[in-house]
Amino acid sequence: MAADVLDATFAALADPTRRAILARLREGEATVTELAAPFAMTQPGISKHLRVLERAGLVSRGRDAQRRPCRLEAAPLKDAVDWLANYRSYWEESYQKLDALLGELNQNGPDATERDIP
Amino acid sequence: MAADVLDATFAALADPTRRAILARLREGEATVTELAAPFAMTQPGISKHLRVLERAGLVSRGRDAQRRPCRLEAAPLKDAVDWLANYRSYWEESYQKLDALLGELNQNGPDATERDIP
DNA sequence: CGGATTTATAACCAGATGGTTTTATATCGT
DNA sequence: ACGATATAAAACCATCTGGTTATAAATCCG
Repeated sequence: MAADVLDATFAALADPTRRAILARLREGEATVTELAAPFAMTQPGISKHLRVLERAGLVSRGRDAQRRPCRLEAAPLKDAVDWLANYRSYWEESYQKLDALLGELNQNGPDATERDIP
Repeated sequence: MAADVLDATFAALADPTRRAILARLREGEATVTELAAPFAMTQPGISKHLRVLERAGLVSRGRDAQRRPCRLEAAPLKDAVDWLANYRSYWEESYQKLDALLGELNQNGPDATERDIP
């Protein structure tokens, strides 16, 4: 898991416009103007975001006359998930604690909270 | 899944120093100086990274005399994983294609590659 | 050929980021 | 009270980022 791959992937995902573009591309290829349509942003703005996504390997582009259709390339996202998987037990731990707490409260029967906390 | 939560989380993860800090914190609480030790960086540099992690909710801090021990808060990582989960099928698709390709090659028996590709 | 469409490129700008050095603040130990 | 330790805060700097406008390049259509 090369560090700069994760750098580029996470950095690319840190922008809501770029995440929305990726979400759109799940439904299939799209041209730059199609991708730009939903946003209150100029075309060069979108092109810049696409360049970031492309450099991160999250988007590849074809050729169709003047158009450069964009396609989702999800592979780098797997690396991100793999990195995050190392932390799963840590956020699950919180749920375990919460479960334990709720269990303890429930042990006193329904509405135990009202009786116990004063 | 508030957008700016994902913004802050992914942005925090986009820096290798910060990812290394989080990795270190999996082994338990650590003070700022302990966290700074492995890095060729000044203490204020590390403190800045910690402030980013704290603002993203990935680190919380206690009090122990002059020390402000840092603790991993993994909850926001779950949101990141949940977002990424929407793409799992897309990167798995690549594996399916690869599997299909390998299967097809294998169908011709071992070493089919050599015979088929000329 | 000539105009329209699609995209990229360049130049520019404000603000964020990642780092530094220097200094202040809080707390300990003696 | 004093020096040492741990951390934060401030000021500064270079570079990156996210956006713009204006322009160029490529390709279609008639």
